[in-house]
Amino acid sequence: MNETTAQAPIRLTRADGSPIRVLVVDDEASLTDLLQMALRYEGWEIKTAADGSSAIATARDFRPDAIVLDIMLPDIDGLQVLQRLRADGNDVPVLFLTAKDALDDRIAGLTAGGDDYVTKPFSLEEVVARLRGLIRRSTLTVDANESPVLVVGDLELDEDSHEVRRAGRLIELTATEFELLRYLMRNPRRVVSKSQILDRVWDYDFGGKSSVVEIYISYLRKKIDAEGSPMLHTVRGAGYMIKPAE
Amino acid sequence: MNETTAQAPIRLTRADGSPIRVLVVDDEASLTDLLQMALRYEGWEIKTAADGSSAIATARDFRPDAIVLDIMLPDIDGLQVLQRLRADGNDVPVLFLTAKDALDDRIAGLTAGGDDYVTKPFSLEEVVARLRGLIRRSTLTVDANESPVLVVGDLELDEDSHEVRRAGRLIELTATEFELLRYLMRNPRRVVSKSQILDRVWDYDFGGKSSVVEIYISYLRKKIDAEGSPMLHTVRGAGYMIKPAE
DNA sequence: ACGCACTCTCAGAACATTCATAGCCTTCTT
DNA sequence: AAGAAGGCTATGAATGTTCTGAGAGTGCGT
Repeated sequence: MNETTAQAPIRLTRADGSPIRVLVVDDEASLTDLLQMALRYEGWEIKTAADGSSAIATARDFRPDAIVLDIMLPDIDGLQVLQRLRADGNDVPVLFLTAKDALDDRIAGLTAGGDDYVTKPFSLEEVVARLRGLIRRSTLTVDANESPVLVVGDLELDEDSHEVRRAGRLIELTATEFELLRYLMRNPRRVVSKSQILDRVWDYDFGGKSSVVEIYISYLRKKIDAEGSPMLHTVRGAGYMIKPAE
Repeated sequence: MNETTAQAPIRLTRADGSPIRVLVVDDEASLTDLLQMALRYEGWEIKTAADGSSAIATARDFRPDAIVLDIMLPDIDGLQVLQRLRADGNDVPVLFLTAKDALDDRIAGLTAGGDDYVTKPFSLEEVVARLRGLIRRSTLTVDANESPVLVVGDLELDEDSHEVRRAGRLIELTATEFELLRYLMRNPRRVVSKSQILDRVWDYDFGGKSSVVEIYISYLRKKIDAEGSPMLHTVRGAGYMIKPAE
C-alpha cells in the first residue's frame, strides 16, 4: 500500500499523548494573538502573558513545554525572566523574539544553553519549526517517534540538515523554497490557499503580492518535479497541494 | 530507514545510563549560570556552589562525577578545597578555572594528579571537552563505548592527541580551527548557525563580529576539503554543516 | 628583543536570492 | 468560440549573504 496515507497529521505531543503547552510572552497584543492562533492550530495548548512578572507566575502554574519570550518587555527584561526561571530550577526551553537591529550582545551565549531566538519580523513557519526543534531536543517532553524528517512519497525533507531528496537524489533549495516546501509537506494531500501560504511562510509584515507564491511554486516544480511524475498540484481557484506521485 | 536520522547526539552517561553529575563552583553568578546552561544541554545534572565550604558540603551530598572549581573563591582557596576533598577520600576529578595571569606553578602541577585547568575567559567547547576527558579517564564513571575519536566519513579527530586526519593523511590545525572542527563534528549532518558556533567555540567575552566564523570555515576548507569532495557545507541563511562526502 | 604563528578586522569581489513586471498560456464561463 | 479570470515563468533590478586577500595587532618561544 501507499505508506504516505498512513501519515497522520504531524502533531508533536508529550510522551503521554497530552498536548504540548506553550507560553507566549509579548506586550504587543497583535503579536500574541497571531502566535496564539498559529500555535493552537498545531494542536498545542497556549497561554499568553504581556509582561515579565506575569510570565514568571504563569510559567510556574502552567508548566509549559516551551516559552516564546520577547526580549523587550514593559517591566522585566526578557533575559532576566530567563534567569529567574533558571534560578527556580525551571529548565523549559526558551525561544526569544528580538528586533533585527537590537541583536548581538544581549543574545550572546543564549544558544549555547540550548535556547534559540528569531528576529522580528518572522514567519510563523519559522517560529513553529524552531519551537518544534527546541521541544524535540528538550529532555522534558519527548514523543519518541518524532523525527526531524518529513516524508511524502519519495520526497524527504530533513529539518536538521536542511537536506531535501527526491528518490534519494539531493536537491538544493533556497531558504524560502525550503520553508514553502516544508509547509506543503506538513499538509500533504490538503489544498492550501495562496493566502494561507503567504500568512505562514512569509514574514508577517510582508507587503507584496500573493503572486510570489506562484513564482516560488514554479521554482519548486523545476527542482522537485523536474523528472518523474509531478507531486505539486495546482487546484485552480483554491490553491496548491502536495501528494505522492501516482 | 533514513540513516541520517540514526545519528544520536553524542551524550556521555554513567555506566548505568544515568546522567553525569557535575558540580560547578564559582562566586560569579553569571559564570555559573552560563556553565549550568551549557552543561545541562549536554544532558548532565548540575549543581552550583558560590564558595569553598558549600562546595565541600555539596560534593559530599551530591557525589558529582566531576567538579568545575574556580581557584579564587571568597572563603577557601580552590586548591585547599581540593585538598580537603582528597583528605575525605574523594577522588572526583576537578577542572580548575583560573585567570590567565594568576597561573602559578601549583596549578601547572595539577594535571599530573589527573586534574586539569582552563584559563578565563574560556570557550564552552573547551570546558565541555576537558570535562568529558576527565570523566572519561576517571575510573568511577565510564560508558565503555565512549571514545576520544570523532569520526565523520573519512575524517577523524582525536580529542586526546589533537590529531586530525582526512583519509589517513595528517592535517595541521590551529587551536581555533581545531575547536571549530570539533564542534561541527559533534553535530554531524546538522546545520549549526553562526551564532551557535560563536557561543560555543569562541570565548564567552568575545565581542567581535560573527564573520570570524566565515573566515575560520574558509581556513578549514583549505585544509580539510583541499582535495577530494567537500564535507563542509554552507547552508545559506542558516549556517554550516559537516557530513561525509558523497 | 626578534621573528613567527595566530587571530581577527576591513573592504571589496563574487555570488545567490528575492520579488516585481509583463506577456503568454490554460481553464472556465457564457 | 470568445472573453475573462487565473496561473505560469522569463527577465532583470535590487538586495542580501558569503568568501577571500591584505594587513594590523597580539602573544609566544627562542
